[in-house]
Amino acid sequence: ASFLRTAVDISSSCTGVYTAETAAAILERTLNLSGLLPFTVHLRSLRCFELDSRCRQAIVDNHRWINSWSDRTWVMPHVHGDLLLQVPAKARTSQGGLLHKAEVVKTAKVYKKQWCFTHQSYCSTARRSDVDFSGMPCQENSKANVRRRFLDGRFANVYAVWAEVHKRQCTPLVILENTPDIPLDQVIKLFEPDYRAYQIFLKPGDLGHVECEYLYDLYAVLEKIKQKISNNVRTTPGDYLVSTPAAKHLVNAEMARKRKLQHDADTTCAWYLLNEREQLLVEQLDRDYLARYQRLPASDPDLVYFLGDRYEFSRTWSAPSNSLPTFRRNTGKFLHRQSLTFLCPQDKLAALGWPMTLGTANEMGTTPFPALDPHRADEMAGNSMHLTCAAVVLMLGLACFGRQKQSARRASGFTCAAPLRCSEHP
DNA sequence: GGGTGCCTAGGACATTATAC
DNA sequence: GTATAATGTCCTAGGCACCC
Repeated sequence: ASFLRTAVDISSSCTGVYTAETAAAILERTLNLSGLLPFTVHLRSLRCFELDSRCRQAIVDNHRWINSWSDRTWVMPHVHGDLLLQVPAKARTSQGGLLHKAEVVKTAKVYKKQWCFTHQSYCSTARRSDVDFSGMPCQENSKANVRRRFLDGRFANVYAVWAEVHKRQCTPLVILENTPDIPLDQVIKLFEPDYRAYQIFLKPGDLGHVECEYLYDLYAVLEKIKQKISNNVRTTPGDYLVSTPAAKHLVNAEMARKRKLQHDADTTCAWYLLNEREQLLVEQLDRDYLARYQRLPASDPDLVYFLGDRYEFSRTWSAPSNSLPTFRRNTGKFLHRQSLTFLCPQDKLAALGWPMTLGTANEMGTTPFPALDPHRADEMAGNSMHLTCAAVVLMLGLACFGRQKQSARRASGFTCAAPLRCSEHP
């Protein structure tokens, strides 16, 4: 039987502000309401490791939001802090490359308890989950990081501990979300010899797991899903501009405060908030757009400019690809050219697949995601995975793999599959 | 085959704001 | 007055698609 029929407990490290668990809740509700399955899907969040205290607060808030629309009450998982605290200080601070660190962790003690922020006590971390869905740090794997060192970089210890914990617990299915350039051979080395790895690119994507059977062709199922979705849905940047005038005013007011300008409550237009460099950049991009496409920039409802780069250095805009540029970690703003309004964090969350409007929420069986506070919404947008991709990947993993039968396990020992990652911004 | 443009889940560093 | 945090500006470099 596939994990979709049997799996219940989900864990995560570097939670992406609870994206995987949110995806699980939406997936469970959607599948059960569809009436397509002869059984009831029942998923449960067991534990998360989240280093960032602000993200831990977001986990609590998102969990409450899930319970506001779910048919049943989801129990708050154990929320622990730093995953590295699973091993002694000597093991988590070892020097050298990834494989050396993995060797050190391999011989280290793994603690069975860690401080839990949910229960305000030391709770067990020894109980095995059925599925782990983690968004491990990707900065060292990204093309945009010139000095990237991949898995030998500054997060090597985190990867080593993460893999070792799952190997010891024999977590059946381990899903890893990351950038397309992650060196999969090194991930496989971390999990060998017990796991098998499958990598998928879902615009965001790969996947994996343990002690289980491969039931259906992962890639064939994925292809069918992609075809089905792309035949029915095709969005443009304008579709993600979902923020309300109130949300735009909050963003403008915050910008005015930072730049010591008077906030104009009569308009959501952000032109007066731009500094000299940004206004010049808009004019330069306008001229470029007019020359290329022979039409006025303001006539294009899908045109978005990124204001953080100098024109002479790089044009980061939606014009060539008709898709939103990759969101950046610096403070540069995105400007919707037609309305001259800033892209709000709510718009970014919509682009990341979160249900921000009544329409999308109804389709997903939820209520609109509450994210009025620009700071909180920005925090979410900066840390979350693509929600729809996460749900599809989770469904693939749960449907295509299943627990091995007892008799077969005795005969062959151990089979496993491993990770997936997904991502690249849409 | 060579040139050009697009793209990247990012980072360094100087300046300015805020806390103590 | 000093330490620290936040903000703003500028930039890496290589793969890939496209065009000539």
